[in-house]
Amino acid sequence: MISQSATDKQREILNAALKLFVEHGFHATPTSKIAKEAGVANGTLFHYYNTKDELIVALYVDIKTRLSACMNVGENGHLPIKEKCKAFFIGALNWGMENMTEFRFVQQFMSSPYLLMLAPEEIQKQSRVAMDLINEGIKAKVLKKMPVEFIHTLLSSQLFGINQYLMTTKPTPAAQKKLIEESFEMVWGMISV
Amino acid sequence: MISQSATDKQREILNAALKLFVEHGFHATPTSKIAKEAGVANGTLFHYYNTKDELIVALYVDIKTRLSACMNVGENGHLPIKEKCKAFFIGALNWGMENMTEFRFVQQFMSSPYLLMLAPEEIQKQSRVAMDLINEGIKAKVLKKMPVEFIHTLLSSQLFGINQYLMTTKPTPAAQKKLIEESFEMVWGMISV
DNA sequence: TTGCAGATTGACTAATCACTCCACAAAAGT
DNA sequence: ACTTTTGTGGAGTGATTAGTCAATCTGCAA
Repeated sequence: MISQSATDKQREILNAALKLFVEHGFHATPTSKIAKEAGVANGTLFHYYNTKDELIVALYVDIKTRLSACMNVGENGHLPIKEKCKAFFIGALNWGMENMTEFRFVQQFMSSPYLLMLAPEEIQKQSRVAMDLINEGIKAKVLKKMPVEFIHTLLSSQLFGINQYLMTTKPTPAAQKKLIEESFEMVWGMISV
Repeated sequence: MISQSATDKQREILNAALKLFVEHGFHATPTSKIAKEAGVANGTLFHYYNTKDELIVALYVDIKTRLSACMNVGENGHLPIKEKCKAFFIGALNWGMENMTEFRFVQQFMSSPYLLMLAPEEIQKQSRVAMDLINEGIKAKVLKKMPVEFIHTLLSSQLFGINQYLMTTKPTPAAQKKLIEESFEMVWGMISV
């Protein structure tokens, strides 16, 4: 029932929804098409998600959870702050490149009115780790003394931008790696003292 | 007939559409509600725009045109490149703050499948001025020698990010001005040699 | 075997929506 | 004055959609 132990069918529904939402937008994809793409009856969809909106929000939370899970693997509490930031930055970038559809969905969701359906605490939870890291950097006087929220926004938007660039230009893996490294150094130069 | 000499009613329709699209999203705002909000009959809307999609795209082009018109006022071809960039950057930022709804709409539009409905040349035209400026900067060895597209993406995403931050935190005008100035210096440090 | 709870189905419905159509009004032209 | 073009209105329409429901299926515990 809870998304943590998602059924096969539930996964199929989420996958189908993700694909179609990114392709056609939220409202332009009927629930019937989602069900068909998932190989599931119409009613089954509504057995798991009471409304279409609920499905959309659930999909967002699911993706964010998968991203977070992917980011926490490297337990690198001992590294210097810059390295921790770098791991975070590059990790997020790589995840975005390996999950382009998910990335596009998040972008679409975040600049849509659906964002308001998310509980504020849920939004906060997503960026908690990054915020802590930035706070640590500021306290250690490694990062510029500016509002944490501001630095976080700069970092996030930069991640979005670079990802978008990589998605549209599709460089070779080698060129991509180089560009990502360079990007981080540029961004780091911007936010560090 | 052409949007350059928009009728009163046409303007009302665009204004109403803008407001409702930002509030509820594209598909969640019926054309009937747009007409009502504009104080116009249902049929009148379809007299000016054959389809809802056409209206959406027209609205995007209209906003982009207004932004461009606002950016070209300062004929500052004689200034050093940094100052030209700064004027551009700060101009865009101020426009965004004075036209939050328009800004939100553009953001929503750009991360939606509607973007594909725009002719590629139309997209290119919008960023032409910025691209020329960046090219000039690279040739003069003032900016880092990197793909123009990449620098442009970095700048754009930064603009989006800062705007978003300002919109959510709503600082005092003085604090806002200071933050904008600082932001530019940070970004400039990132992209200049 | 029996019984039961949750899963699954797909036909069905009430509502909604994009868009049409035609009547009429206001300019614009002649 | 009169014809044409253009703008405006709003009821109407066919298609589509989110969500329902009663029936069937599945696995499992007693």
